[in-house]
Amino acid sequence: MAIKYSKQRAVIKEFLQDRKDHPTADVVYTNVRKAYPNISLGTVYRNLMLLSDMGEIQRLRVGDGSDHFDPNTREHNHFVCRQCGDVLDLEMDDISGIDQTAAKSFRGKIDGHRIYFYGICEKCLQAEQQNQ
Amino acid sequence: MAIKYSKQRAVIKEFLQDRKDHPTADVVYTNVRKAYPNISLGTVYRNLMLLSDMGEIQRLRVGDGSDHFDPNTREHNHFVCRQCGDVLDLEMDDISGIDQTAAKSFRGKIDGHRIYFYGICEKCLQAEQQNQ
DNA sequence: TTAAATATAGTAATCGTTATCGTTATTGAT
DNA sequence: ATCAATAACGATAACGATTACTATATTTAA
Repeated sequence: MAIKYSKQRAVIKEFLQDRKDHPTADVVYTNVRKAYPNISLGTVYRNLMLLSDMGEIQRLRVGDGSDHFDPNTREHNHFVCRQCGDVLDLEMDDISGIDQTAAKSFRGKIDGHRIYFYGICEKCLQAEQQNQ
Repeated sequence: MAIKYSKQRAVIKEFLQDRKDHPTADVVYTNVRKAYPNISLGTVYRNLMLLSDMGEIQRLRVGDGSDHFDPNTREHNHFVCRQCGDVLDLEMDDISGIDQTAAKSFRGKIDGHRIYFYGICEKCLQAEQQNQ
C-alpha cells in the first residue's frame, strides 16, 4: 500500500495551504472543482483523510457537525464563532502544561488534548454594532 | 411554546442522572426502551436536545461521530479513550483562567471553551498489561 | 370537562461521511 | 518506451447519526 502521487491530492493540499480559515470537505470540494471540474467528492474526502493520517494536515472536529481541515499541523488552538461558525486560529501563551495538570488527578495515560474556544468573532461583533 | 411535562422526558433525565459515563442518544434509547418499550428514537433525540437547551444537561461533541450527554452541567473537563472510546470526567485544578489567557491575543469575544484530553484510560492500560 | 397547545410514535428525509466498483493513472522493472 | 502491478480515480450506493413530518395522544389552564 505504497502511496502514489495524484494530481488531485496535490491540488487539494495546495488549496488548503492558501486558506487561513479551516474549510470543511464540502468547501474544499466546491472550490477545487473550479480548477478541476470533474473531481469527485469521494476523492476529496479520501485525500483529506489520507493527508491527515500522514500528518500533513490536521482534522478538526469542532462540534458543528462537519470536520474542518487545517494545513497547520503545529500544535495551536482554535476559536469557533457561535454566530457565523467560522473556525479561526487562536495563538496564545503556552499552556502545554495542562496535560500534566490533568494527569495529576487522573488514573490513565494522557497524551494530548484539544481546546476549542467559543464566542463571537471580530467580524460578527462589528456587524452587530452596525445594526444598532 | 411553553414546555409541558412528559413521562418520557422524565425517564430520560432520570436514566442520565444515574450514569457516570456519558452515553450517546442511541445508548439512552436502548436502555430507556427496557423500562419504556415503545418510546421512539426521535423522542429521545428531541428530549436530549430540549434538556440541553434548557441547561439541564450538557451535550458533548467529543469528535467520535456521535454526541454524548452529561447530566453534570457544572464546568468540568473530559477525557476520551483512544482505545475504547469511553468518555470520562476529568476533575483537575482550576484552569478557568485560560479564557483570559486566550483573550489577550484575540480580537473577538470569548465566552467559553471546551477541552478534551485524549489518551488511554485506566481500564485499557490494565488490559494491555494482561496481554503481555 | 373541554379546548388549545405541546408531545408522542412511527416513519421518511437529510446530511456528512465511507464503501464499492469498474476504469484510469502512476510507478518500478524490463 | 512498454508493461504489469497496484494505487487512485469518478460515479454512485450505502451508511450512521440526526432531524423533519404527520396523525394521534397527553398535558394543562380555564
